[in-house]
Amino acid sequence: MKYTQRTHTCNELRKQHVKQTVCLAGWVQGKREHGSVVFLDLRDRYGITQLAIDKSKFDSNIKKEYVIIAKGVVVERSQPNKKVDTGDVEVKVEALEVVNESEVLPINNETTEDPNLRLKYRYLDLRRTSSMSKLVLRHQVKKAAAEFFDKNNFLDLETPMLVKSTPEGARDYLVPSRVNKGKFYALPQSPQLYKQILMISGADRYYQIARCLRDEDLRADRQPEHTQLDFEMSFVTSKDIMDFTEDLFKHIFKKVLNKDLDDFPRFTYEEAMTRFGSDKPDLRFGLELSEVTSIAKKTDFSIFNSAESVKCIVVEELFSRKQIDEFTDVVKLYGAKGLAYATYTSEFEGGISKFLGNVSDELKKELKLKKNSTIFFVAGCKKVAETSLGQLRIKLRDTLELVKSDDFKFCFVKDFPLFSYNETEKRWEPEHHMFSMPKPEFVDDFEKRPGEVKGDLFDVALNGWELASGSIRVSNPKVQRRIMEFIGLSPKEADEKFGFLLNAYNYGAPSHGGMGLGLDRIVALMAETFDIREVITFPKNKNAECPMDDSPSKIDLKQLDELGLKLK
RNA sequence: GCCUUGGUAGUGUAGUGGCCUAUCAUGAAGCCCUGUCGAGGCUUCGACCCGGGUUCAAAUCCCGGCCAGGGCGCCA
Repeated sequence: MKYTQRTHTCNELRKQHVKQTVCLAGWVQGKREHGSVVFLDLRDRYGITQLAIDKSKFDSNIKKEYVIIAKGVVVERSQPNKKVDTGDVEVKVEALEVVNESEVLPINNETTEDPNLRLKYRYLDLRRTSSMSKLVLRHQVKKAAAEFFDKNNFLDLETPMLVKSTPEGARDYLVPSRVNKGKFYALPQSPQLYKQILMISGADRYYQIARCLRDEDLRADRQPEHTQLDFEMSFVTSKDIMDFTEDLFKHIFKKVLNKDLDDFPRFTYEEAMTRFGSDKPDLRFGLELSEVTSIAKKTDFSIFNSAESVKCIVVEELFSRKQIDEFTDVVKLYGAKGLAYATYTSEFEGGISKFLGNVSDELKKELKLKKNSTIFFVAGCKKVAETSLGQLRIKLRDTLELVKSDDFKFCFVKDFPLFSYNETEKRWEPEHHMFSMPKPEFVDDFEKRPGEVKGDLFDVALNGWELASGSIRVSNPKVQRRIMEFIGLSPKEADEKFGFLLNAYNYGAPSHGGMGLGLDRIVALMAETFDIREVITFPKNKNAECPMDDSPSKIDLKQLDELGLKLK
């Protein structure tokens, strides 16, 4: 190894190095003392090499996690250790220097589960090969992505971290300006506006591995700062972007995990909701939703008669009362009034079976029922029936252990509704963001039928996770102004908040579109973990605090004073 | 803001009203051992989140708080 005091890392020495004099450095992973010989396992991020030291020469103060530099001769072991890559050899130590001592570690890397303790000592947590390897994986994904972008003419262009606050959507992190007292920057929620403007500049193809910040509540898959593989392309259709994205993911998975991905199915939003009850379907298993509204109308079950929609899931499995109660809790959480069920052995039994008498043949045929199945019904409005059964589908996946975490099934979901109605604020708002283009057939009159409007926008889903969103952008400033006005921005507000963007579009914009891919989620799934904190170097806890450096923290009054700010 | 689960040596745990001056493992300290590698053997050390209540008796039940996890809302 070059540029270092050592001659080799702790994962390099093999039989061919026997008799060489080497110098290794690292942490003492373990110590085994015998009558006249001491063994140390020396660890660095690459691996472990055993050191053998004559007891008479050994400084018995050396303990676990001490950092040492050892010089010696490589010798072959009489009894090799097959569990370690360097197990054929060991280093017979001639000189040993302690670089630094270590106290007993406050966390045990094999067993500690307390997340806050792990975060407080994140730097020790990362000494574990299994922790560090997730960051190595992240590095490889970024590198593979950068390669693919570069190969396809994308420019890596940096956009500012101090930007204008545009309080649509997520809450901004704000940064007070000292020079301009009383004014604030925001930290970017994404490079969205900048990359669009770069298309107007003629950058043609842009990408950035960009940090994005949002001051919203956290989840296992949500951090206040996350990283996106962000890109934008000129003169493209949705299909071009999806084709590119699919090839990008295939390249990354081949390069990093040596896996060949299947082609990505492309569902419309409508189809995804109808079949899977989710706009981010997990395609690793079946249990698709079935539509039984018209059959249900014929029963005497009043709940079925009065509902807009009745949908169901059929499972070839019988469940206990307790399990069904759990399933009921799931659908209720997503707005269903209850979960109707019936089991089918050779006839319908249990649950609501007594109401199914007059439709039993029709139902058996429609659902292609096999013996010993359970049918779960949700009746309600279409959206509730679909989403609650979609969530039940995920619950069944986990209960019945239907999937493997190293199986990767991607898909695109496209043609999302462009607007959704906000009941609390009594106004239409963009489902995604206000810069996405309506599909061509809606451009002329979207104001008149907002509920029907489909956008030229699409998501990438992987195994039930939303990984990325993209769209064709509005490149015509007149259309952009109409959209802004429709969602409740007066022309004056539009100019105050987005005038710089609208103005830029007055000078000849290419048609363009792009995506933002959630790097943390991608790496987490590739690492087969469900907690994105494991793939973030220094993550925050649930309260958006960092237990290691204790941020956020109070600041000196002097600092506030300089900024012209006062705390309430 | 709301719902929910949990908090016992440094770490991971057992204990659900009296058998608890609290189990086991790991760890740490010391000693023994020519070849271990998840070393082994012996000895020692170390804990019921905080406050209040019920009770003859509380790790255990109740109330309040703190801390942590998961979720809902929120996240264009």
